[in-house]
Amino acid sequence: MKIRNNSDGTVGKALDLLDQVAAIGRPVRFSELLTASPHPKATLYRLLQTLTSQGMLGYDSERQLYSLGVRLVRLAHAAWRQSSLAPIARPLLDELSLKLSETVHLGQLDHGQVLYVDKRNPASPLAMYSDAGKIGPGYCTGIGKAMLAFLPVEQCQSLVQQQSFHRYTANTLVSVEQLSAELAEIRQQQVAFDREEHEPNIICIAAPILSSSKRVLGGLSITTSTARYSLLELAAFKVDLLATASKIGALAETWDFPETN
Amino acid sequence: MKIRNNSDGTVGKALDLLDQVAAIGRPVRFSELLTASPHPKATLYRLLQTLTSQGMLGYDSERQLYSLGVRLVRLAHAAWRQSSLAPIARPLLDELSLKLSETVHLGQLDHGQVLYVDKRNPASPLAMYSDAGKIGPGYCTGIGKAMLAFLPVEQCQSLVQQQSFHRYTANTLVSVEQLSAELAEIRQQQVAFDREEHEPNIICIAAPILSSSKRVLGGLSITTSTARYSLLELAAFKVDLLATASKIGALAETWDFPETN
DNA sequence: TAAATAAGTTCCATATAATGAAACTTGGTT
DNA sequence: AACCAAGTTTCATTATATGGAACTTATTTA
Repeated sequence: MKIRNNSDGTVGKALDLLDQVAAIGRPVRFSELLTASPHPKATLYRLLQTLTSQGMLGYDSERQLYSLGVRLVRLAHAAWRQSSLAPIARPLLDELSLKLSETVHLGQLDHGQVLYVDKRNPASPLAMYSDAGKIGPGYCTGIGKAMLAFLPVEQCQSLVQQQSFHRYTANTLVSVEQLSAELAEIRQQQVAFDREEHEPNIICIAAPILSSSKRVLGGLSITTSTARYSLLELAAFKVDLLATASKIGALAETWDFPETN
Repeated sequence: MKIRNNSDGTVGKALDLLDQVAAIGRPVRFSELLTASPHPKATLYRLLQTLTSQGMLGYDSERQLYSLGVRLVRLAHAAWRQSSLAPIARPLLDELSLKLSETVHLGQLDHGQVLYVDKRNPASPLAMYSDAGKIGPGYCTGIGKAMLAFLPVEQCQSLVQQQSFHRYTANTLVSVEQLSAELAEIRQQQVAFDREEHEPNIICIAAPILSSSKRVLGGLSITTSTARYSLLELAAFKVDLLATASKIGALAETWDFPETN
C-alpha cells in the first residue's frame, strides 16, 4: 500500500529539497518549506539538518533562514571544468564572437531543456554565473531545437512529447506537430533558427555540436536582434557557425583528460 | 586533501561520492572509484545509479564514464543568485576595481577555506566559472585570514586547528601559533595582509564583511603584485577597502528578498 | 576456440537508518 | 501569566540501504 514516487530513496528526497529551496530563490524558513513539503515535520527537519551539516545548505541562525550552500558552488566549478565541452570551447567562442561582433552561446541538453554553459558578448562582457547555469526551453530556442533535431529518433520523440509548450510570442511553436516538422527542416538545413520564438526582436542561428559518432554533445548559437540583422542576413553566419561547431566537436573527441597525478 | 564524512547517513555518503568525482577532475570509471571507495561494490554501484538518475552525475554509456552532472550547474546558479552576498556586492566590486585599477576578490568561508564567489579584474575581465567556485587555503590568503580573525573565538580556534599547513613560500605561516598571533594582529588592524604567503610576488590587503551583529558574512580583498606596489603602498587602500566592505555588509543586512510570486 | 580474467550488474537475507506521531522546548504575543 | 506558534527531540516501528555472493558481459590469454 505504498506510493512509489519517482525519487530514489533518501538521497532523492534530499535533492528534491535542494530543488525546492532553489526554486523559491531566496532564503527560506523551516515552516515555509514544511507547508510545501510532502514530509512530516520531523522528517523535513532532519533532512535539512543533514543537508546543512553537509554544506549543501547554509543556515542563518540569527534569522532562521535556509539557503543553498557553498558546497554547491564548489562542486559546480568542478562540474564546469570537467564537462569536456565548456573549457575546450572557450577559445573558440572568443574567436567567433570577436570575429562577428555578436553574442554566442554554448549550451547542453538537460532533460529536454537547454542548459547554457557559456556565453560571449563582445559588447558587454558579463561576469560569472549570471548566465552559465541558466536554463531555457528546448522547443523555442535555436540551441534547443538544433540539439533536439540531431538526437537519435526515439530519444528525440520522447523529449518532444515532454515539452510543456507555452506561447511566448506570436511565432512560438506550440504543438508537437509544429515542432516535429521544424526539426525535420533543421536536419535538412544543418542549422536551426530562432525566429523571435522566445523573445520579440531576438533572433538566432544555431547548430548542434556532434561527436565523430554523431552523438549530440551540445549546441552553439549566434544571437542578435532584428534591429541589427534580418533573418536572411543572419543566415550568412552559417559557414562560420558550422565551422566552429565542428571544431569544438572534434576537439572534444580527441581531448585526453590529464592523467592521474 | 580533506576527509569530510562524519557520516550523515546515506545522503552524506552520496555527497562524499560527488566530492570524490569532483576531486578526480575528469570523467571516471566505476572501477577507479571502487578502488578508492570505502564501500563494497554493490553499495557504490547503487549510489552511482541514484546520483546518475538524479542528474547529479552524468554517465557516458559509450565510454562508461561518470562525470559531474548538469543538475549541479543549475543548482549552483541558483545558489549564486541567492547567496545574498555575491549579487549585492557586484556593483560595488565593479566600482572598487575600477577606481583602484586593481583586482578585487569576494570570498566566503567554507569549512575553514576560502571559497571565491566573485572577482573583478579591470585589465582582463574574465569569464564565468573560471574563478567563482575556486577554493583557496584559509591560513595564507588575505581573505581567509580576515574572515577567520573575526569569527567567534571558539569557532575560530576550531578552524585554526583544522588547517593543514603547507609552506607555499618562505613567508607562509605554518603553525597554529604563528597563525593565531597573526589573527590577533588582524583584529587590531581591521585588515589582513597577504605578504607573498601563498604565491611569490602576489600581495593583497583584505577585510572581513560583517553583519550589523558582527557575524562574518564573507571577505573582500584587493590583490596586486610586488612589481606594482609595495606592502606599504598597498596599505593606502585600507580606507577604500573598509568602506566597500562595510557597504556590502550593510546592503546584505537590509536586503529584502523578492516576495513570493 | 576455449578458458581465464576482469568489469559491471543483480539478488536477497540482514542490519541499519529513516520515519513520523507525539511530547517537549523556546520565543513571541495577547 | 496564559496562550500560541515555531522549532526541536524522542522512540518504537518500518522502510531502506547494505554487502556477500552469484551472475552476466566484455576482454585478454593459452
